[in-house]
Amino acid sequence: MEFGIDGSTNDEIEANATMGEVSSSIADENKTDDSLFDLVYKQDQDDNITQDSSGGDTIPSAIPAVSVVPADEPYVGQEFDSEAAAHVFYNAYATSVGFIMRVSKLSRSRRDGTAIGRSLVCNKEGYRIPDKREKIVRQRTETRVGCRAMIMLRKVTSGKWVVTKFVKEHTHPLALLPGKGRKGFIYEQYPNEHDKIRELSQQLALEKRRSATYKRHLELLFEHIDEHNDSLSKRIQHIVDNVKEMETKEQESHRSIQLLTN
DNA sequence: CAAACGATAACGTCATGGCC
DNA sequence: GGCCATGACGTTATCGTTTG
Repeated sequence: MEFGIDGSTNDEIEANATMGEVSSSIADENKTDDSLFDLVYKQDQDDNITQDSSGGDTIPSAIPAVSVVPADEPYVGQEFDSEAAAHVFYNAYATSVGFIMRVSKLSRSRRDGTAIGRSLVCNKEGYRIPDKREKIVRQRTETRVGCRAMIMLRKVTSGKWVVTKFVKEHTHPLALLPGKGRKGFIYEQYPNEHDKIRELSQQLALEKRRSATYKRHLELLFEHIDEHNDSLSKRIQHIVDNVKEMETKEQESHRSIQLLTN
């Protein structure tokens, strides 16, 4: 499979699937990244999920360098017209599988300084260096767990970018993503995490319901407060009107008395 | 065979955006 | 506004491979 990006500027990168189905603009501000990826890869992903889950067998732990692989999974030797095309592809793959892509190492030519290599890694790649500062007010959560999942790209003489290394395995559970068949796909990859993911999902659903209930209560409370405010305003206005009326009457009676005495 | 180049890892700096 | 979390990427070192 081969992906291409036409146009030289970052503002107008266009991903073209040479398989012929789809092309889309990354820079289109009305689209999210997800929608872009959905456009480009939806068909492939759906096909793959069906294939993966239909057999019921576990996913092979290691994929040979060149073999029959799902269409949306990177493989060694895969070519892209540009580095950006590879980014788009791997980001879509990451989204579909359930992790976040991070752009990592850039290799430059020592001769002319041009980019000749790039690593795209899982965002949990490597380990965070301990902070040497004395006072840390907020302890940062651990985001690097030494995950080794990545692809390595190298620019070949033809100007294309080729996948030279693909590490599929993650050292951590993948995120649960919505979508047809993905749950099962992830569960098959990580059978030991199945129960925990399900438990956390149930907790999440419970908390969502609870927050929705609280939200409704708050909205009712605000409505009640508004109604009370309106009622109070009307009462105050009524009192003010009455006072004014009384003052007017008092003034009129005062004038009448003055006329009579004169 | 030596120099040039590439691959890889470890570590550090900087920029950016969000939180308090 | 300062601090923090995070990503991007540079620097350096080491080792393997390629090339003249």
